[in-house]
Amino acid sequence: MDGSSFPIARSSLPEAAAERLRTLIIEGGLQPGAKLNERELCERLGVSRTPLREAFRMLAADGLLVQLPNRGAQVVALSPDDVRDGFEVMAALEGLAGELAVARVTEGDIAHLRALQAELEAAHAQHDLPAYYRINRAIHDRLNAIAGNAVLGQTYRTLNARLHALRFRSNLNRAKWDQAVAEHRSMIAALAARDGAALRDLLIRHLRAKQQAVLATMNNQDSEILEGGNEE
Amino acid sequence: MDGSSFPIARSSLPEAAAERLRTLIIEGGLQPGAKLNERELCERLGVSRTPLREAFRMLAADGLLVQLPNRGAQVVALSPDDVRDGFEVMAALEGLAGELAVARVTEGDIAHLRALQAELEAAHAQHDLPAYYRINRAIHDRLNAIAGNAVLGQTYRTLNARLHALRFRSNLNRAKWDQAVAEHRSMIAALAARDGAALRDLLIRHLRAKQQAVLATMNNQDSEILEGGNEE
DNA sequence: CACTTGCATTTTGTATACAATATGCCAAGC
DNA sequence: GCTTGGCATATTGTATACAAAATGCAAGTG
Repeated sequence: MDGSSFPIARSSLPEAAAERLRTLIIEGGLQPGAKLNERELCERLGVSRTPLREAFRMLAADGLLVQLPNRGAQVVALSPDDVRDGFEVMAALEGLAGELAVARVTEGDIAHLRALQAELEAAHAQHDLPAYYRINRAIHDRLNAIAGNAVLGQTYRTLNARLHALRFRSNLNRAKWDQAVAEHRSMIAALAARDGAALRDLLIRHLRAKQQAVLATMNNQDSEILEGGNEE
Repeated sequence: MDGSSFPIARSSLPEAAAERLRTLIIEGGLQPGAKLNERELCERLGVSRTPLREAFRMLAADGLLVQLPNRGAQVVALSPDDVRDGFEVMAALEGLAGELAVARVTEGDIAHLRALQAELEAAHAQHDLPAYYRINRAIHDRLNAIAGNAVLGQTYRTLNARLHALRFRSNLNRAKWDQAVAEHRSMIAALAARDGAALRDLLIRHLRAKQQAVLATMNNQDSEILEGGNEE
């Protein structure tokens, strides 16, 4: 939280295990709701139970898995309510990021974002969904970085990871995709114009649209959510 | 996150240890920046190192302490920037809570809040600062509960605990106190009128005022912050 | 035949021994 | 006199043994 120290982040064993598990959860190697057997995972990850359990704690803190007393850990399975709630908070956080970003943004930042926007539009034109998602995420991360609020960044990343664990394939039809790209263009314009209120509103609407898309996907295609691939 | 299960929350040993440490940190038994020696704490809490370490992880997740690899844990010491950032996020979260609460509030809720407001004004009239803080917190908690967003509630509580760990004694002079009480009255009016935008703005301004007060206290009275008692 | 009860097995929780790492001190060299 | 290297001590990190709890199955009972 305090940016004044720079420890050489040597990855400890629990940290490494947590990172591996995080990837497994987000990329689907571990299904939502899956029960995590400690001894079995110990063998698979090549660590003993103590560091594995510390990794469990870290992931539980991130909301990626839940720990039931005397009954072990399992991958979190988000209910539609959780998703609705999560996106509502995400929207508020992104809105704040927009407001703060306006106050600190430099011309260099704007140029950088415009370059990313061009990449985004190229991916859109080529129907390259994975690239689109990757660049989309880069833009939102960049905006959060410009906002320069460490607590916001931390909160945002944690919540984002939790929602990503859904591995939803939001039903991005042509119309919605076109609209999302247009919204991105408007956002950068608002940022360049230093119009915090407008940027905030755009970001909130953008997130709400995504919320609706994801919820619709969840309700209509439960099986695909459970079995489908990652959005990225 | 999912409210569909109701396990008998038997407090596990790590949980109990974490709760005890949390109290020590918030109430000042452990100073910000204090290094936590595992063996020493084991004796003081009457648990062995394994559950204590799990408690450390939980508190680290809440941001109440930081864990440095191979160098143990220490109570978090928030910088002024952290406080500024934390309150900015808190303001955005409370604003969202206000907007959501408007959509779900019942007449019963409003009656309950009006009763709390009466208590708040009584505490204010009697210059009872501890009671004021307690009731103030109850009102904000209530508002979050009415909002009915579990993710928001969780995020809010976590961040709140972290800022409380400061044990700041915000410099609440007469004018600021009067204003805060008046703001509370306006909030309840906005909620009763189902005016989400107004409530949101009020809450954000309210939090920003508190942010300013706390930052002023931090900058002017460092020694008192470090040695002083709790705000509650 | 459904339901309960007790036991065997599995799994998680805790304590502790041992290994790896960091810290502080003292002496030797510049 | 200051810095640097190495050693002793203290502290954290990891593995594992043992204890406690949960789970599943089977036999007994209404």
